[in-house]
Amino acid sequence: MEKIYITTAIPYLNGLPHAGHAMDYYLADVCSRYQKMLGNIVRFQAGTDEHGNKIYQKAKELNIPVKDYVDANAQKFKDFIKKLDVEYTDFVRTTDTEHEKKVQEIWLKLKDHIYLARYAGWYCTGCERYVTEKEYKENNGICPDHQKPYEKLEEENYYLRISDFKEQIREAILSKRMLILPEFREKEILKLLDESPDVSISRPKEQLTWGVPVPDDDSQVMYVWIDALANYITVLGFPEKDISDFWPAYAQFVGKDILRFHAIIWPAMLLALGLELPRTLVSHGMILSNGQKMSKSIGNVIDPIEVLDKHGTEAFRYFFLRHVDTFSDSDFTWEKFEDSYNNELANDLGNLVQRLATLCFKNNFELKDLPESELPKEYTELMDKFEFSRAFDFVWEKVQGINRKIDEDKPWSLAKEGKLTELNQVLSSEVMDLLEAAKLLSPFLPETAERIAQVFSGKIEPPKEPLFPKTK
RNA sequence: CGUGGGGUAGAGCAGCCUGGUAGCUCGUUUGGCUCAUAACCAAAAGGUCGUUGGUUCAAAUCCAACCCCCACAACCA
Repeated sequence: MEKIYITTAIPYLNGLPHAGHAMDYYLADVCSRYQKMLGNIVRFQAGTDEHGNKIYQKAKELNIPVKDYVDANAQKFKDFIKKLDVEYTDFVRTTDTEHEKKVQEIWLKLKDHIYLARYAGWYCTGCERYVTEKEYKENNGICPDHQKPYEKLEEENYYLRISDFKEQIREAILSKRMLILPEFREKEILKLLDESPDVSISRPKEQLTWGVPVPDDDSQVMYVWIDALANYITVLGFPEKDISDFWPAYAQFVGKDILRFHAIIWPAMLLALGLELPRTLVSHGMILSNGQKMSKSIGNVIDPIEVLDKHGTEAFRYFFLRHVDTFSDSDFTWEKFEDSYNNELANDLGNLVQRLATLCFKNNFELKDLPESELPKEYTELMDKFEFSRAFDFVWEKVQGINRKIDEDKPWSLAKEGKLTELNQVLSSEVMDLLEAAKLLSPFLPETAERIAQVFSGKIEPPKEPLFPKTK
């Protein structure tokens, strides 16, 4: 029995939950349920990133206290996760006083690798950010969004000396001690690592008010990195507690857009703290809508709540875990969603449960005892490599195989001909196959797996309500 | 010359590393079955594997050049 720690990226609270967040949670949830099935103890973190100017401004716009704003939004994420039927064990908010306190302690521990430097650059007061020299030139010195000339500004920032750890990080990636998935992202990260400058980790107070104060320097506030990334270990109790029972993380799930921070800045922090690097960083793709990135201006945003309310959690999990590729971008359209629901969930699986249960019921068949079976190697190999959508495909082949087998066995003919021994034999093997498939299905569709197990234990009766009623 | 990924039947993808008669799912057409949610099973049709050139007895697969699409490019999952 092993102790397994799984993390998800903490969403920035300036918006509401959307389809993309669901990916993180689902992948982690499948991983978690699978690990539990193997008999391991799982700790599963989720949380929210609640500091920074954008949140501060958003609250101001809405004319409510910032704390109230983040409280309300954090609750929305908690509700969302619940609705997804995702089983996290720990929830961390970066505005928790415990977290803030720990982050300051962590900052002090990092001190040997932090230095103060002056930064000068072109700044747009509209965007509230510095632009690169290149961007400055491209826009001829005028911000295209605000039609205002950039100003030359200078400020002091603290920096984390990434260069102290580049070699170690490179070695960890190449040796796969910190495995980056999908593997083709490795190249990208190694390149970025090479070029990565030291990272700025604070802002002057006047510029950033909503954040964790830098210890020993009243004039500076922590910028996102240390504060947000540290959540993965503060939630375990670091630095007061020895976290070596669950750390290093078995897997950290992130979107491909933030992989770079998790593969460069985060390992640098960990190394500076004397902690081990995570075993695996799993980066997933983005959800597209009609082939395009979801965006409010295009108006193609898929509201996950709408999907959940329309077809329920299991159908949502089914689509996102099987038809959204684990590693690359995938398209969501209502048409694809409905098709997969009707043709696969309802026809393949739902109907299978119905027909087999009816066959058992009509012939008074009951399964005596279910032998413990090992998980198929093909399945565990895919699951261990985090190839979840492919593992799901494998399970589905089993489901379809049972439909085929029923057609070949023709239990209804055996019943008519009175071949009862043979009939019991084929029903028994078919039911066992289905229960086996349900077991493999349980990390993906826990509720459905449970319902199948119930239908076929003890006296078998066809469910009064089909598992997945058709929508058309 | 920013970095990375991709271009294979109507759609979505596998195959490419380790060359040797082009495969899966969905859709379409036809047939079968009747236990089942008009569900299930079988068969068929459908592709000059982005372009051009090279290596080879043989290339989707290796090499070169080019074209096109997408993502990322320090804070919009």
